[in-house]
Amino acid sequence: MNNITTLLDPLNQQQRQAVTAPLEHLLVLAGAGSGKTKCLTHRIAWLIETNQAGPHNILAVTFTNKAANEMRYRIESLIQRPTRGLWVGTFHSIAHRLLRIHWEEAQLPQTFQILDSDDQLRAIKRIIKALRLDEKTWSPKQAQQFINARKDDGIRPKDIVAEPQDDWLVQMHNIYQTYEQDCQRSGLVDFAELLLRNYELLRDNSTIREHYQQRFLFIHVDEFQDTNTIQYQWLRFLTGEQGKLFVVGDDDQSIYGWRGARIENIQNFSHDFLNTQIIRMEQNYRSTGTILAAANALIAHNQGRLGKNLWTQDSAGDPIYLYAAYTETDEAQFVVEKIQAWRGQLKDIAILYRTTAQSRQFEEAILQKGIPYRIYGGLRFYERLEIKDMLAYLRLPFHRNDDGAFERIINTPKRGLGDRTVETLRGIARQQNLSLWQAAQIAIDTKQIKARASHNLSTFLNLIEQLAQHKDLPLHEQVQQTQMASGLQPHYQKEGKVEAQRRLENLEELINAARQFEQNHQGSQTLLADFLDHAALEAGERQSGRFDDCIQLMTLHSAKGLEFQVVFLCGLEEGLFPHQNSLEEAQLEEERRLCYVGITRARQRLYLSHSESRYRYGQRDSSTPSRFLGEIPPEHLQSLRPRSAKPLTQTHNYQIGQRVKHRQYGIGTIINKEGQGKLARIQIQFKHQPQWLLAAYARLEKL
DNA sequence: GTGGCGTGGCTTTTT
DNA sequence: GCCACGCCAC
Repeated sequence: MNNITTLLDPLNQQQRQAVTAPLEHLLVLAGAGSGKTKCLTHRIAWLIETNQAGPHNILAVTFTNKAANEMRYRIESLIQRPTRGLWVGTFHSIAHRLLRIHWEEAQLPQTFQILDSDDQLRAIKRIIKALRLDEKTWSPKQAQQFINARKDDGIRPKDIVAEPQDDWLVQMHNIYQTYEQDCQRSGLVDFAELLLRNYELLRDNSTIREHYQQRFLFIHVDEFQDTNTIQYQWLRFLTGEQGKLFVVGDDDQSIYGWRGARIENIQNFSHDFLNTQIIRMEQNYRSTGTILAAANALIAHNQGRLGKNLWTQDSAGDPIYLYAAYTETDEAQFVVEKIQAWRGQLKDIAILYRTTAQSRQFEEAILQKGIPYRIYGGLRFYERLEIKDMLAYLRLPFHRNDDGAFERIINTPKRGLGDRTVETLRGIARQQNLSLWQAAQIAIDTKQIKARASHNLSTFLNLIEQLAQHKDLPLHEQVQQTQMASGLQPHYQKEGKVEAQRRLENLEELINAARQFEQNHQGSQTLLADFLDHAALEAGERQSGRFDDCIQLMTLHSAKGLEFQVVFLCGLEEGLFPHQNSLEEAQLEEERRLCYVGITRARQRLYLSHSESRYRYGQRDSSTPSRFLGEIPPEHLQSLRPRSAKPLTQTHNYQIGQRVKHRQYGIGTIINKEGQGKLARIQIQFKHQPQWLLAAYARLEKL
């Protein structure tokens, strides 16, 4: 009993209500910083501690490995024992786990391999080539998006009806179909396929479905607003008639619509799952009153919300500072100055921006001052070139028909097997519907390639045969041996450049990762296969920070779920944020949610900035402040004047119909005026097209 | 097989 | 303006 008190004591009234809610479906609308993870983990611990559920009756699903790991750790701390039988994982890892168990019913080979996005793109490229389509017209990236979007919606090639005159759809369909056949033939499963296959498995197999429905009586979902169609349907099957869903999410933080997330899933939840109780957690433990007021006011501009208003017991705090920069360099300069004036830890500061490209100006400015920083983004450990090559060397000996792995390493390091040879092999493979491995053997036997290449090819095939003999070594030794024998390590050693040195370090790190994995998975009969799955499903850390205490630079998307004492939200300009490509109503609302996410990352102090002009695609363009700035009540904002030059003219000096001269655009007429004061904008019809300009800084000459 | 040049595209990202 | 990629020439 004592334990239950400890479980419930740290909770506020809404949190406690959610944690101890009756065993029915529950939708927790958890605002930013309201204790979402706490709510989930305490609910699960509460179910166990009150003996209402055994751990093996509980399933908890997240989107990221990070969230899954944290949840497991926190549950274990709460119940003070390992969570045996309790499944906690990402949608993908749980789907993968089920497919490994039920591979046969899912019509997969037992040894199916996971294809990451990069592998998938390469596979699609191969197919487009094989279909003799022009890569410019039929871009592999577009095809990849097409395929994944269909899969996210549960659409198979056979479900697509393409009218013959719809050339685009006909070809996309064609590529999708070929891709699906190829994957099936070689036993490859991409990320979207993991979910779709799983959904179909439950849909088509009542024995399996009922088994898991009876087992997982309590299903918990984190970040529910990010679920896509197939994840939602999968949850419906898994829940069945008896299961109870406990979902936590925030429709106002749905920012992944562009990759298939359906905000409707949270909006319609109580229609699809009857007797759903809805609990709102609106008390915020993160930000000042002012920051919350700004966030609330901004998000109120969205339609069709489930509705929520964040509040705090804390004080209003500082105003939100607004800086109107002249240029992106000026903007970065401003941020750096404020950082230098900060007396706390650097890791409490985040610079957030809409697009990755914006990071450079900040990086340069920070670098100049020698302030330690860390940029999120970039390649993850298992995505690195040399690591992927190595993984291919580990895979091919045991999956000879894996064309992706074959193509990746046939000439890495260089061994005289260039495009000509590979093209010949592809031709043979295509003609006889074989894998490249099989084609290679035929090519040698039938002397379809020249003597030298043939000799090199035999050497390569022998190498792979030889690598297969390492299978009984401990995993890390197997990795080590393969690195040497493949020639990859000696290759980088010979090169001796700084770049090569880094790659060598990464290869070394892979051996460590293998050793670690061995220790964590003792007794597994399929260690190498498990390791390869792990590499695909958990891409590992991004570029590791060399410093513990450093400024955090990241896109708004990567900032979700994090919090900082000080946040700089930069580039608040029309066309950049909201982004040019997101000006349609539905997308605009997602941009606004993104802005809401950004604002609510700040605990204590928030700086907003925009620039009067900005380099875009090699041109300096003038830009107007983001409409989102106008949606924040001015009383919460405090403008900081730019340090150099003063505004040349006051807004109220301009009249509609007035003729003006701009140093860049020439002579024009004012046709529109919007807003007041510093953020006011005027629209001017110049010779070619109308331009919106920030009135205060437009540097216009009256005529 | 490699390096150099030209062209296109250019929002966000996890698994 | 910058980068990535494809093609072509050596």
